Formats: sequence, structure tokens, C-alpha cells
Amino acid sequence: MKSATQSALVFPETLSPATQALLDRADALCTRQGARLTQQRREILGLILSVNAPVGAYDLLEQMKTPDRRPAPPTVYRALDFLLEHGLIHRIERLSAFVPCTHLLHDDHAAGCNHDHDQDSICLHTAQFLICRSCKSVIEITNPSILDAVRTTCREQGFVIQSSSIEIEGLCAHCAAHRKTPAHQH
Amino acid sequence: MKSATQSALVFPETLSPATQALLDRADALCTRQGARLTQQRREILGLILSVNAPVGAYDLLEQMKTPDRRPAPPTVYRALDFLLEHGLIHRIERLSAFVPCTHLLHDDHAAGCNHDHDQDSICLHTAQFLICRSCKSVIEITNPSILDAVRTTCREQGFVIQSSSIEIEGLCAHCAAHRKTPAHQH
DNA sequence: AAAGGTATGTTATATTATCACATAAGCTGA
DNA sequence: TCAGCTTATGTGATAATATAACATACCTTT
Ligand SMILES: [Zn+2]
Ligand SMILES: [Zn+2]
Ligand SMILES: [Zn+2]
Ligand SMILES: [Zn+2]
Repeated sequence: MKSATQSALVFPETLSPATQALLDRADALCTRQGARLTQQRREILGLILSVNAPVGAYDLLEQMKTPDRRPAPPTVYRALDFLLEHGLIHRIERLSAFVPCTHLLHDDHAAGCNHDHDQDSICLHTAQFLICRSCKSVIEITNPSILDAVRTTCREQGFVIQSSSIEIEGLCAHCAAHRKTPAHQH
Repeated sequence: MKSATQSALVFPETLSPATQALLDRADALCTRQGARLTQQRREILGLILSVNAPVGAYDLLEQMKTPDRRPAPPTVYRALDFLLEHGLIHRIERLSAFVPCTHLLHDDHAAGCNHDHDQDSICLHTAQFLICRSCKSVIEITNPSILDAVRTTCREQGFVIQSSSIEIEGLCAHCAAHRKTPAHQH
């Protein structure tokens, strides 16, 4: 993650109505799970939702600062933990950064967790992430064939899955198409 | 990674002959690639090889210290970068720690990189890692069906893979078998 | 030996994350 | 309502991981 002081991230002045709607949906999701999307958690989720890129904890921290208010790291990390636990965001390990769960943006997860996983494990909601090195976008996909392959392999090994990260770095379709082929590549 | 001061890692006093043999093999591999496995790089690879667990950079740093010699972080990170670039170790993102590449321990990679990947991308040598939360072991596997699923999905999306991390956390077969089933799990 | 690339030493600092303890806010049942 | 509990937040310090910048040494080639 870039340093917060030189971060290229641009946060909007105010949240768009679309983001507000997503926050309301997230709120409903939390309530259904017996959890509270407090004002602070809502604010942080709002920031993550309103940037079209993975966001670092210290980017958030920086963004939350006002003359009145200088939040400390634990404030952000606690909120992030909450959002992670409730499946509202994902952590991208390779970037030490966070993105909203795309399921929040669509209907398929609004009804709550319906994945199969055992009692001890958190909801896997096993997604995969395509990280573009050129435009810094992160695309969340949920591909059954990847998932099946992973599950089958683990079952064969007797390995009990509790959570997983599948992160692919490279060039997104757009950037790959616009990449010049090096001229001197004999 | 646990703090270096309270790390549970145990490094042996001296390297076993088996480890020495692996280092010699690594040396040969580097030479074939026109790279030099210097004394320092060899020392660090030796430390990683001689611990049956993922090792953090600062664990290595700690272990390298003698009355005469207080290496600084860049010393370790530069060696780690070299070892990563030459496929001798892997970084486990979830642990911010490093493990030897199992291919080094077997014959199938000794002849050098023969994977297919384009010019810009490093050798994927795309492995998957099964991380046991109980015994802290990391098992490296290379499962073609997972790889195929990932490649196919990326191709469909037009995404150009440059590198990837596939990390599964849970319980290894041994630990899963010895885990008590919670009595009150109705 | 000179030159150039590669490797290492050294100091400082950046970045990411957690601990420990105090305070506040929300909920529950007398 | 209010005491008592749980959850959430504030705050200061610090831990853990990683890199920047620049100096020096080493190795290879000419
Ligand atoms: Zn998701
Ligand atoms: Zn892109
Ligand atoms: Zn490997
Ligand atoms: Zn285990």
C-alpha cells in the first residue's frame, strides 16, 4: 500500500446515494446477524465503498481525521475486523488492503450466509481476486470450478478448510489489451 | 508471525548433511541461472531449510546475530528477494513468512524452469499452500486441477496472470484427526 | 590496475498492526 | 429508573514488518 501521505486514492466529499443504499443494506444484513453497524463502522465501510480501489488501513485513518478528531489505528482496525467478520469487506493479503465484498453490491448474498462450512469455521464465502498491477483494480470473482478443485484437493489430503485466499496478480483485460508489445523482444 | 523475541522456532546448532546437500543443489541451480548463491544467501536459505515451519524475516535476523555481527533488516530482505526470484523459497502472504520450495527438495525442478509463462512474468511455479492453524505446518502442493481452473477462468476474463497466491488455512489431516469433536454440538 | 556491475553494510525511516487500560454507550433485568 | 453487564470506542505506547538512501566492499572483465 502506498503511504497515506502520498496515496493516490481519492475519496469523494460526500457519499453518493448509491453508496448510502449499500450502507443501508449492510446495516440490514448486520441487524439480521444480531450485530450493530455503528456510526463508526458505517463511516469506514462507506469510505471503502466509495473508492474504486483497495484501501489501506492508514488511508482510512487519514481520511477520518478532522480538526476535532484524530482517530488512532485501533479505531480503524477494530472496525475492519468487524466488517471482515460480517462478510462486508475482504482483505487482499498481497496489498495489505481492503475491498468491499461485491456480494454486498448484488442480491445473492443479501439473504445471509448459505454456504456450507462446518461449525468452527467462519463463512468461507470463498472468493478469488484478480489484482491488476497496471490500474490497481481488484476484481472479485467466485468461480465454482476453482472452488471445486480446491475443495476436492483438500478433501483428498484430509485437510479441513477454514478459510482461504486466492489472489491472482497480473493485468486486467483492459490493461492487457492496451499494453504495448515491447519492440525489442526478439 | 510471532515476535522474534518470543518465537517458538528452534534452529539447530549446525546444519544437517541433508540440508547441506540441498544447499549444494540450490547452488548448482543458481549457477545454472547465472546467479550466485553467496555465503550470506546460502546461510539464510540454510536457516529456512533447517526449520520445519514458516520463518519470519526477523526470526532470521535474530538467528544471524553473533557478538561480532549485527545484521540489519535489509541484509535479510535482500537475500529473501534473491531466493524468491530464483524459486528457492516461497512467501506465505498470510503469515508474512517464508518456506523453502519443496521442489528444491525433489528432482522435478532441478533442471530449471520449464513452466509456460510469458516474457514479462516471473516463473509462476504456481503452488498452493495448506496452512495448519494447529501445528503451524505449511504443505506445498501443486495441483493441476486447481491450476487449470485458475488459468481457464483468467483466460475467460482476459486476465493475464503474472503471479498468484493460493493459500488455504485450516487443519492438516493429522491435526483434524486428533481434534476432539465438541460434545455440545447438536 | 581501472572500470563497471553486483553484493553488502549502515543508518534512518516508513508502513502495518496490536496491546493495555481507561472511558463511554447500549442493553437487561430488577 | 437504575445497577450491572456487555459491547464499543478513546488513547498512548509499542510491536512487527519492510524499504529508502547512501557508503563501502567485492568480483569480473578488460
Ligand atoms: Zn465477497
Ligand atoms: Zn488494469
Ligand atoms: Zn515451490
Ligand atoms: Zn496440523
